[in-house]
Amino acid sequence: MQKAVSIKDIAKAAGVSPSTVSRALHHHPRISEETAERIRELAQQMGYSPSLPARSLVTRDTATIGLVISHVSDPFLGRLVNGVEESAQAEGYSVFLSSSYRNADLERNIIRDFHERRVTGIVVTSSQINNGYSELCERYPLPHVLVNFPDYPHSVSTDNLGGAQQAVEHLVQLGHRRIAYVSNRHVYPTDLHRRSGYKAVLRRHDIPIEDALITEGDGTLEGGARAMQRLLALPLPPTAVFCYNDVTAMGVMHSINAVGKSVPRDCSVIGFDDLDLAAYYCPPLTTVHQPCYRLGQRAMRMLLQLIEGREDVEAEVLPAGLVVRETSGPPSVPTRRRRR
Amino acid sequence: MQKAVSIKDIAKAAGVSPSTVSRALHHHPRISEETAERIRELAQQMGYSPSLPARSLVTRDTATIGLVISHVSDPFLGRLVNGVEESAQAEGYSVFLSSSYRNADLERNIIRDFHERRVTGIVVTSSQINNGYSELCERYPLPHVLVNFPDYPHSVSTDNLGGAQQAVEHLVQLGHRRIAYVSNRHVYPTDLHRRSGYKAVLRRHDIPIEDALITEGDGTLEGGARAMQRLLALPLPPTAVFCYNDVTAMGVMHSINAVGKSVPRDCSVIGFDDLDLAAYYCPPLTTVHQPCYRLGQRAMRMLLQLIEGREDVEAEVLPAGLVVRETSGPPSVPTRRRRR
DNA sequence: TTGTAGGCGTTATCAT
DNA sequence: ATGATAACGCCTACAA
Repeated sequence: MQKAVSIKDIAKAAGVSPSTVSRALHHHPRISEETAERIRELAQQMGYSPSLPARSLVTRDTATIGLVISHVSDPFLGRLVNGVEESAQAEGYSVFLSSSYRNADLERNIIRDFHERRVTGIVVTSSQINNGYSELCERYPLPHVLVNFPDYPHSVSTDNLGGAQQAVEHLVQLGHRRIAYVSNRHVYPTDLHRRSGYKAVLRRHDIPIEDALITEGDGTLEGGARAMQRLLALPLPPTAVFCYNDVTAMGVMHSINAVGKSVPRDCSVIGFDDLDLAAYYCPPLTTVHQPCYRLGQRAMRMLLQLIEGREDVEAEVLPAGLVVRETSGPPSVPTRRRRR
Repeated sequence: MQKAVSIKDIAKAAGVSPSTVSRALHHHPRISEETAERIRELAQQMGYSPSLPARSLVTRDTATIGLVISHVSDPFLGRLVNGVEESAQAEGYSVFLSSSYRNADLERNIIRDFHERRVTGIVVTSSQINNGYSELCERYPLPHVLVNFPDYPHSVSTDNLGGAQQAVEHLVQLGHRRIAYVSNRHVYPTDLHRRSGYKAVLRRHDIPIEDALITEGDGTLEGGARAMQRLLALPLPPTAVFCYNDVTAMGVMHSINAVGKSVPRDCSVIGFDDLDLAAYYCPPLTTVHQPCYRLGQRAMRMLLQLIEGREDVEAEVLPAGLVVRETSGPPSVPTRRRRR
């Protein structure tokens, strides 16, 4: 780092003391307007840029919040980050973004790094640390909020259980009885809740839960595609598939198309997230809408409360809603098989 | 920020001086191994976490690089960020990510903020500041590298011109003569080069360039969809469309499907980027592959050279390559029209 | 091997 | 209204 001009340099050039310069720059009330103006002008033309590290040392506040995400290219996170950033900036905070790549060790490193950088608070999405969190944050005592981790006291989540139930209920109402669930092998509470919702609806309708119809994905296109290949290889494939997320659903549809079958005629598909792309997909994807932007906004709001020292914050759950588009329809009557 | 334990606290507890503690923590050679070990253990159990802001003040280095991106949900950027992050971490740098939302003022603010945080260097993608950059970086003298900004001396770019030419040449070879280009109204060099490549190929084949066939998108699904609606409303619609990027292409295909036409039978579509999704789309998208990860990796490598003070760095251009999938085919013979 | 002293750039307190 | 001084947490000569 080259040596930048400091307050001292300006003080010397202006023939005043460093504290006067500091006051002038901060529009301190008790300073003559003329010298203040003169100093500010001087600072401007000397190319002064304050050192936040130095300032934070004495103010004991970096005005920074750390945000942990799994991967920048996870499309679900885009708007969420947006929500966090805008709420943060509105309160004068900058946000430090870091990717955990769904790796618990990396995530721990990030938390440590955030703490060493003395961020004011942190928001964590897609945490892999799970329950070990309370412990970690004993070591690094920082205000923090988890996203989509409803069991954690300081968290903001989507109603994953309810959303999943709406989706599967919709399929049952259409007449489906062989409904598969493509999960996410990364153990997230989101997956657990969506899976529970799926099972609950089947039980409610006395539809037996078959292990073979619950198959593992990983939230990616490829994971979805492979899961569907396994389902298609079953003696009796499902007539509908509920997927962990939209990306998985797109992978699933790819495999259905690949064997010459068609959605929703041969198999219905429902996703979760309601990405921008969902409405533009072919066919447009039936999915469960998740309020991403508000999720980020609320997480940031909760974090600000924690930073202010409030103790009365409670886990928040935002509603999810099914959006019916064109990948869900009644099961086709297997005419040929019946004749046999 | 609560008061964390400092080196002084440890020194007091261990009955030594602060400098001894500092040396023990840094595995300084000239210190007895036994006291060093004792101090480290003490630091551990007292929950010591070094203050990077304080350290950076004296070392004059934050070991941080700033990365400006347009928007976290821009799928093109995922792997690029990945490349930057991994290369940075390998050299002991953390990366500070911030979104400019394609807004020049926001971008300027980010640069200012990065400078005030005393980052060691910055990488900028999708810059909206364009030529004003040299000027801005006179005010904030920081090592910096631009991505996809080939005219800038410190930059790493994809061969946008060559990639576009391959795409359009492919369409011409298939027999197309009415080829449209859906651009990006945000004025990026990427758009200018892809547009130039498009025009160059048409000229080379003596195909007249029609203004009506060059229409504005904005790199989003909706922008692509609307552009295609305009093209479809033309007296003589194109038989093929080359798009600024894959996302635009998906929007374009949506509009084609919406009027009951089909890709590539009624209209060929080619994108740019080769997102993961491209291979899974229906039909799988013909597109120009961009080496995103390496783009990020090389940008970071160049930045490190600049940080080391090397002056001999030159703009780098990485090759792009057409990937033919299933959205490009020969133009359909308009049989009905011929009969009239 | 260890301690002392000074300083990084800033702000805050106490004088003046 | 302004200046001097100390302090934030850390590092690094230099001295012991």
